[in-house]
This record gives sequence, C-alpha cells and structure tokens, in this order.
Amino acid sequence: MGQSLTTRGEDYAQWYNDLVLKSGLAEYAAVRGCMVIKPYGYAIWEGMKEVLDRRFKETGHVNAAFPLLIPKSFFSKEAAHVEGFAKECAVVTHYRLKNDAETGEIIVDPEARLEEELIIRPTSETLMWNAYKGWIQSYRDLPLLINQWANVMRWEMRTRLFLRTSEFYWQEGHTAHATEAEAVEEARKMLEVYAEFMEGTLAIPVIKGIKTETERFAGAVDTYTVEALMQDGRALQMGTSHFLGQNFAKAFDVTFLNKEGERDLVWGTSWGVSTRMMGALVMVHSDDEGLVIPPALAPVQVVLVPIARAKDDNSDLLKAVEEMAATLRKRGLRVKVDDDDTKRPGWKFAEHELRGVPVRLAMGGRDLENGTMELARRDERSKDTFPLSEIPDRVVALMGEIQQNLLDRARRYRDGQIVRADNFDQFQAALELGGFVFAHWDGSAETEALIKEKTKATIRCIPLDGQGLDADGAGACVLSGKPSARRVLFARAY
RNA sequence: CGGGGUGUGGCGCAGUCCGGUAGCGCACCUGGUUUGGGACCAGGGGGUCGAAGGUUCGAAUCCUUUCGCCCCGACCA
Repeated sequence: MGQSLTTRGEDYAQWYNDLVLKSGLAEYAAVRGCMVIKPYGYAIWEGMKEVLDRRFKETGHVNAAFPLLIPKSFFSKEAAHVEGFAKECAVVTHYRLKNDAETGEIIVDPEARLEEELIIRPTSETLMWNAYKGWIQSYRDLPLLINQWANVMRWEMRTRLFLRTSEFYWQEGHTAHATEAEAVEEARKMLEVYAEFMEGTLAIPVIKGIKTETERFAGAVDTYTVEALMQDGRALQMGTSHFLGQNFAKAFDVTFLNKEGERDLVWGTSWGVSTRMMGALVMVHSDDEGLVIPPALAPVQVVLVPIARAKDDNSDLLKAVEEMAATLRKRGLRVKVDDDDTKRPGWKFAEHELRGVPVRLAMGGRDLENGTMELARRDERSKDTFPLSEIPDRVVALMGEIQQNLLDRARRYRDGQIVRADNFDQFQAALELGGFVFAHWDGSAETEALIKEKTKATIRCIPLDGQGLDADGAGACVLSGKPSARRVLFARAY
C-alpha cells in the first residue's frame, strides 16, 4: 500500500486535503467550516447509505424524519447531554430580516426576536424522545426502532473535510425498549452491523470496544465504538452505538405499562455513522496516485478507454469497446466508457486512477487486431493483456479479489501497528511509531487525562472480547503503576 | 480567545528587503498537428496587487489603521 504516505508525517494532513479536493469528492463551502459534497463524493456516500439502510431494515428498523430545530428547553432536559453539547451549538434567535432605515442594508430585525431560542440539532435524542413520550403507552408499543438520515450541526473550532465539519450528514438510530437487556442487545447488535459494514463494504478493519467514562457520549450509560487505523498511524472513531439506560426516558418522562400492569421507564439506545466514513475510506486505502475505492462502493467499477487515432476510422474500435461494456453491464457491473476525444489516453488513465476506479480496460489499434484488451487493476497498479473472451470472467472475479485484497492489506498494516507496552517509555516509543498501543491502565480518569496531556494519546476503547485483544490478564498501569484489571487500547486520534 | 503565518487573474506562486506603473506555472478560449501513461506549436482573454488612509513626481513594494483566511492549542461522529 502507499508506504510513502505513512512516512510523510506532518505532510499527511496536507496530502489528505489535496486528495479530497483533487479527486472531486468535496470542497469547503462559503459557510465557515461547512462542506460541499460534490457529485462524485455524494455518489460514494449514497452507496454507503444504500447498504446500511438495507441492513437497518433487515434488522427491523424504519426511517422517519424529525425537525432541524430543537427548542432550547427540550435540549436542556438531560443534564449530561446539555453539558456535552452546549459549547458547540448554533442557535437561531430571530425569524425575520429587514432593510435598515438608514443604511439600506439587510439586517436582522431586532423586533423579531424569538421568545424561545432554537438550537440547530447537533443530534436528535431530545426531539425524538419528546415525540416518543406520545407514541409509547404500552409494552405493545415496544420496541420502537427508528432511524433517521439527516444533517446535523456542531460548531467545531477547527474543521477537516469529512473528518470534522460544522455540518455533517449521518444516520442516527433511536430506539426504545421494555427491558435493559433488550436495549443493551440492540446497542451491541447495531455495533455489529457497523463493524460488518465497515469490513465488508468499506474494506476497513475495525476494533469494537467500549468507551471509558471520559470519552462516553453525553447522556449515555455505555458508549460502544468501532475504531480504525489510518495510514499515518492515527486512529479514527468510525461509528458509535450508545446504551442510554433510562436517562432520556427520565428526562422526557417516557413510560409504559408492562404486562403486569405496572408503569416502567423505557430503555433507550442511539447509534450513528456519518460522512466521516468518507474520510476514513480516503485515508485507509489511497496511495500516491489517488483514491482507491473498494469495488463494493465504486460508482464506476470498470472504465473502458478506447485509444483512437485521428487518422484511422475508429468505428470498429468503438464498437468493440461498447460491446464489451454491454457484456459487463449484463454481468451486473457499473461500467463507464470514456470515449471523450478531447482528452488523451494518458490523461484518462491518471484521472481514473485519481478517482479510484477499481478496474480499467484499454483497447487500441493493436488490441483490435489481436482481439485483446489491456486490463489494469487499481489496487496493485498492475496491468496485463488478455483475449476478449477472457475479460468478462476476469473482471467479475477481480471485483471480489480487489475487495478482499484491500481489506487484507489494511488489516495487515493495522495489526502490525498494534503494540503492547509495559512501561511508560515503551508506551511513548510505541506511540511515536504510530498505531494502537495496548497497555494497562489503572481505570482512573486522572491517569487517563495525564496520559493525554503527556502524549496526546487517548483511550480509544476497551476492546470487546473475541478480537485477539482480550488475552492478557491483570497488570500494572503503564503510568501510575497501580493495579490494572486489563489492557486498553490507546492511540492518537483524529 | 492565546501563539505563528499569509493575503497579487479561476487555482498555485514570484515580485516587497533596495519604490519606476505587474509576471510565471496550471486552467480557460481560437486554430492546427496529435492520441498505448496527465501532448505540442501558434495566437488570445482575464488582475482597482484584501480594504482604507498617509508619504512620494511615482506605491504590490515604505508608514498607520483595519479586515479576511490558514496552521498550532481547548472540542469532536
């Protein structure tokens, strides 16, 4: 994979930014910290949405849409929740503009101040739980399994395309359950759905875990996370799933009558993934030639480039290319024929590589004579010439092969960057190499904060069992030396 | 808000120290030749040099004021 990327260090952020811009995924908007997702970027995001949405429905969820604006009073009902989001909320205070009598400029009409300010949603727990109060009376109304695809706004201090923008697109699932066990199961189930999606579709290996109290979602009892490693050795939280306990039920007085006729508070979960996954996709797979999009997501899986000569009659060539395209489309592939005669072949090759198209087929006069095409795969940057009759089967097989190859090599890299550290020197040395450090921690927020202060590393998660990160028993905290029940996963993160 | 940097055609920059009336690369337009890894030749269009004020015969350049943006810190899907 793009080894040179990982050695670039400081320049990595610049490289990432340039790549997102150059490849046509997104750009900054006129509004500070906001992003325009351009058609190519949006096509990839739509691919993600499609796969996830299908899984949500298969697991019993339905979609709905709630308002953009939250009355301030709603927002402040859950104490931890307000505290967590207060510092980054955009607030609507007025509902009208007017022409200033003196300057003629458009100004906010001071007369039109709202009685109650409205918050632009940073997340929708409060709105949804407010509605749920009216929707839930009996255990027969439960579970309530709702998802919404929406944009939310968090007034971030510093932004990075896809990874952290003031406005971002995501899905947020908000569910209500009759029992604690069922809600916990839901939170864990959705974490699994995310992990499968990230590995199966994005070809990004993730570590599933639980957040420490410090890193927990504002208002949650437990926050589950999926963490991935970027090529520069920094971690990225790819998604979260929260067990909310009865916190929001209490705040919004959402109760139900159980089978015994007793009134109970309902149990909740919420879970979300966002356009941040687009950033991860770029950072995990790309190389110096540009994006590498996994076949499962690529808006164009195969591009065909006819190499025409001006002095020749190219109709036979174009016909042969179109025939191959039709055959491949019949095999279920997303195919594009790039017959733009204002661009030269070399330019096209570079352009499609920049955009990460998994497979390229090129056919020129030589191929036409020989009955062959040149087949190039983006992940390995290799190419070979094959008889036309072999091309369809090879291309179909390559879709799976490339998908698997991307996941395998990302996992190989990631696994190589997980290091166990048994003392603070080792800990710091491991961090400098980049990647995850698996180390003992005494369980205190003080130590966690101190480690962050000294090293900029945070506890990404306490890994769930069964991922090869649960074998070690008790030990001594890497910083304080106090007893530690188990190792946790540290990293510098985005 | 604290520390650092930077504003010059659409984008990226040089020119600023030492004042002389704005240039380069990319992109764009026209014509032609090209097309197996980001073509070449010729011609062309486009900039009140972030803004305001000052010094000067003359300011992108010197002085004063001001605004914007970027990077580092606190926050974060």
